[in-house]
Amino acid sequence: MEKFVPILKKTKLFSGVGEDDIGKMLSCLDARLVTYKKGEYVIRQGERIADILILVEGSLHIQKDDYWGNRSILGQIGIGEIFGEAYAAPESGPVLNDVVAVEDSTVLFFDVNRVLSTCSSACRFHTMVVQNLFFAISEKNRGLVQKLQHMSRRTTREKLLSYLSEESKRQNSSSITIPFNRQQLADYLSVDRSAMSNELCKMRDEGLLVFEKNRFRLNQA
Amino acid sequence: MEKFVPILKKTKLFSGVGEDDIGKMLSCLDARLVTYKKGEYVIRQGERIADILILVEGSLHIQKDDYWGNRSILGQIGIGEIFGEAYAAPESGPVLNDVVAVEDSTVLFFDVNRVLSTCSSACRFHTMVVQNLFFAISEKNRGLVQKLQHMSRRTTREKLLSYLSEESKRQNSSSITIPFNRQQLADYLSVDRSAMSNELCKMRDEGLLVFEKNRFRLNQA
DNA sequence: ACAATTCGGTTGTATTTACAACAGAAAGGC
DNA sequence: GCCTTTCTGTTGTAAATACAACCGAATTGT
Repeated sequence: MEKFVPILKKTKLFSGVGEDDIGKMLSCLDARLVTYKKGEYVIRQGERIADILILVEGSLHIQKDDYWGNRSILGQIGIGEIFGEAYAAPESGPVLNDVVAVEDSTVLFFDVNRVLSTCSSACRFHTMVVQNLFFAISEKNRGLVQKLQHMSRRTTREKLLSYLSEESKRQNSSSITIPFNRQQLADYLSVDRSAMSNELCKMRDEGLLVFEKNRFRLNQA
Repeated sequence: MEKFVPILKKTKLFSGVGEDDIGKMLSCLDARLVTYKKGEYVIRQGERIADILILVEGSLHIQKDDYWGNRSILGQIGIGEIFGEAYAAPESGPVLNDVVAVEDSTVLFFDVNRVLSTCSSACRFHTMVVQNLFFAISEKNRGLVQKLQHMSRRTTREKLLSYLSEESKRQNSSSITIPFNRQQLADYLSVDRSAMSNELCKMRDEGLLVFEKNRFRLNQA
């Protein structure tokens, strides 16, 4: 387990904690290492978990099969990412997604109660880990709210305006650079790429904005 | 401030903590009471906050004005609800929404650092409050992910199937009762009510499901 | 320099949606 | 019982979207 300490040091959960202290905390947090072969399930929809998980090796997919058997990929989990934390609460109910290894993977399980209950003074940084956990889930939360705002708009144009004007506010400038290419932006907003491209050009022709690659400038109406 | 202790006792943050202990914790958590007249801003877009807020009197709206001045109401905050917690992290950046009092309101501010840093032994239930906070934001998170899954579907039919099949799994039955009427369901899924109603009837005619009011039964294909 | 790949824009069509307007059923108040 | 309001379903039309197919430009790898 100790060989993963350098990876853990880079995670959001252990941000600010030294490698020596991480090593000491592993037993305190009841850390368990589990390996999965490609294709195996880390979490199955319907399960109940009381752990916070960190991927330390490999790659995972969050996916969902609906009542009629259609599968959709909701996201990917990379090395160092925290997951499962939203279902660690006792009243959370069962997990609603499957988490599957897309290559041979290794996952570290932490008992959520051990994490949340500050223990003996041996863990100097326990309080910091609790804060880190809170901040990490807060960050997820903010991202979800943002995306929800854009996606709740009805038309492609409105979704674009919602996203671009928010980015403009966030970057505090009418000239912004976005972290997506066209396909990624379309996926992010859940619209068709070509339709979105079409709409962007219409908006440019109407003078709402100008763009070049992933740089945009918004114009006042 | 003490007159709000009975209200606080019912909140998710202080769940499981007695009134006497809540009273003692208020100073420990650096609680501050602020009143707002109808129309005043509790939080302005662009501000940075380092507090967790609880509404103890009145009613608030979360709203957003985009770059071109269009306003949209994102949600309502009722008495006892926690808010602001997602922006309490130091690296969270500025708040992206306005929070406005829609009637005369009273808000309790808690310093997030006091909440997250377990204090002296005087606060027996401090650990419990930290857990409650974590569970509360987890719950918000789960709701957001669920909604996002439904909204990311392209057609009204797919959104309905996504929502209904998830409810079916959650209620562990093919016969489910939903907490929405038609208009609320349409708002939840961000679609047009009449179009959704139309689509529901088509699905019924095709034998996918049957419904009466807010009760639905899904059929295997 | 060249080939292969990715990326972004354009177009046409079938599908789907939003919107408005309307009507019957159900629920609630008096 | 009667009126009013809310809820739900229906229809038609204009608008927007998804999808597929295509093309040229830019990028990448060799």
